[in-house]
Amino acid sequence: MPDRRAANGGKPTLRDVAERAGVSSMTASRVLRGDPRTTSATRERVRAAADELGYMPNHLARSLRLGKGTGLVGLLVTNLANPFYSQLALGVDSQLAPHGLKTVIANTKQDLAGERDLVADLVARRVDGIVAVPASTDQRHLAAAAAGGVPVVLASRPPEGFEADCVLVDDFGGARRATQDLLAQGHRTIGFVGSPTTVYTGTQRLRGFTDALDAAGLPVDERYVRQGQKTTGEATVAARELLALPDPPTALFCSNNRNTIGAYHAIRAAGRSTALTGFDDFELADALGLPLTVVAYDTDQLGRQSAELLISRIRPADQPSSGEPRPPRTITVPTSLITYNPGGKHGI
Amino acid sequence: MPDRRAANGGKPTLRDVAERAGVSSMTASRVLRGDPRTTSATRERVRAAADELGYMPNHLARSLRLGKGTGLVGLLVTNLANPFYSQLALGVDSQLAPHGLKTVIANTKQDLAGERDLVADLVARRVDGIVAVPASTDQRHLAAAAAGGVPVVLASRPPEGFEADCVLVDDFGGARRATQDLLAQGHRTIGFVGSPTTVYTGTQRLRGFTDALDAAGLPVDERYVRQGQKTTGEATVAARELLALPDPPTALFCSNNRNTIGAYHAIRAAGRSTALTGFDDFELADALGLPLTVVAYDTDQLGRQSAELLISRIRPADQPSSGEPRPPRTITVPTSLITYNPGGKHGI
DNA sequence: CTGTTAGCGCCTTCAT
DNA sequence: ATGAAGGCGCTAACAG
Repeated sequence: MPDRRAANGGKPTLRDVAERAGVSSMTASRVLRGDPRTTSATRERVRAAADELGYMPNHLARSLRLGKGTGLVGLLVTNLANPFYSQLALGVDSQLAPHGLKTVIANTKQDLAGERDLVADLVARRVDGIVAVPASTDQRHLAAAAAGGVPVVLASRPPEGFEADCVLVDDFGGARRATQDLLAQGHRTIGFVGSPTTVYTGTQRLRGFTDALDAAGLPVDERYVRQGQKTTGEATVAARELLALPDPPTALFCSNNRNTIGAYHAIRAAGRSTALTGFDDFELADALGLPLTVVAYDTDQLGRQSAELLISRIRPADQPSSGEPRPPRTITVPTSLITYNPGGKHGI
Repeated sequence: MPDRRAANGGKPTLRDVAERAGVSSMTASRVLRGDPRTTSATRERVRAAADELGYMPNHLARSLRLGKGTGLVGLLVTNLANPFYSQLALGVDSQLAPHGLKTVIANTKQDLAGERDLVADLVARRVDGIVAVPASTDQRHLAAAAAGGVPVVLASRPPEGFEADCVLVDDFGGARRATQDLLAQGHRTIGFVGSPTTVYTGTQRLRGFTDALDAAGLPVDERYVRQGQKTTGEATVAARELLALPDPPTALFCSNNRNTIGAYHAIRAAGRSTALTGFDDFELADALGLPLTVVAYDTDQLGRQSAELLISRIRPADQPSSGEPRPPRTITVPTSLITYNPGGKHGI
């Protein structure tokens, strides 16, 4: 017959501490939680007993009892190794930490089926909320979670088919401005190197790109638009093909950091002086040895604001049960254009 | 008088499902868990009820009851935005995921006091284990966790003051080889740009560096050794000062990716042709427009192996209660030297 | 100031 | 095949 300690990993419980101190588990609980309604004498004894046993409170049992949530927040991303996502993760976690919330990683690896399971798992674990960068516009699993009462905040893309808070980047405006910049430099044949058409940011950035061309009275030639690249390797191939066209583009606009870095390699390998512009700033963008313009924004801030929106849903400290649920909010993060020249860096 | 549903976030419980299906909660539990001892008729009803209510099992209550652990693993790192750590995180999480384990982020931001609290919090949350890259050699908090029965695996540094599995990088060998390489190229005055002396990898890499110099009969001049840089900015300053010495080094060896990137900027700014070598490979290392040699290793693998060691402690599937606890294991990940030239990449 | 009772959601054990 | 009882660790609510 296995005793209690065997099952739970051999960790001492509150009752063990209480027995050792010669008090009830209730008193031990109060002491350890800092409840003032205790004598300094018993306080001593309980503390001593806890120390001797190496007692560590069981956060699980506590939250089960209190029904107040687990203090866990799920972070759904496609690829943590992409600096965009790791920056985002850091921003989210930094903002959550002071509130006693911890981040649980849910890395989908671009697998949509896996994303469904991960969300279900997060809900089963009773996370207090989810910050998500869903892989596609099929967000039924997130909608289900939200409908089940789990606050969801989307980062860098809007909710599809349900309502939720979100923090967006000014994809359209940033891309349009960057394209206008290329046009102002005299480029008339510009290639677009972008992510899959299922990715919201990619399509918005393409819209900004084509809008700028339209406004300048230039046609959007489909041959110069390559979408679907998820890795730098794929992007290099796509850019190489653009550069090999009969009338090659004199400039490339890339929809994210993967595509920009991939295109960089293609330009380098081709020995061209094709102008390069891309969405997303990244480390060493200033060191590539050729002029590079990026549409920059604060990824850390994107994460922090997402977390902030989530927290205000998790802990509605202001108006408790103020009747109506607050309507979903959308925050848009601004972008700026930064040009890196081999000679130095210039913000615009 | 608030009903039960109010406290727990309004989520339906097993009992709600059972009532709706007109069975006991026990039967509902069995059905939902796939226990074969049920009629297909009741199975139908219970499943239907669960669907209609949007029931999601409470993983917390389950693990509390079963005492089998939470399926959570803590990942203790200093800075998730550093590509080394995000790569590691991805490797760890990838290996854990198929075992139904999830990764909880514990990002210390280099704060040692905070690290203590984070570890205590992880233990309180009853994580099944911890993969840690502790900030310093003061690891008493980890020792306490390990003593409390939480499996701990250290990644890229060894345990100090207690026993634990760990996965190390061949810091000494890699640094020595890289330094030998510089010596073979004729460099006689080599600067060292490194992390704080409290960081294990930094000191080992310095040892490899000095060992190579010793073996070549060259003195180690303290003036050429700069330690303590944690960010690229600090590294740039340190490298700049080395380059400004009366008899400046003709080559720099950097102890990690932060220092290498920082030193790169200093060399560029100074317009020198100082040779650059650093520990850690990184994205765009091949694109810097000057020759760069890096001591490379597989960070993803480092993470995977750490997770693998942890899993074998968490689920000792082989010999159950085989008496003696297995002795701690140490795995060392090999390194290789890669030279990037503006003209191309060459592994050695 | 301290102890008793009860139960969070789930599941093991023992009936039926 | 199903149900009742009891408890994992903890803490609100109510005694005393």
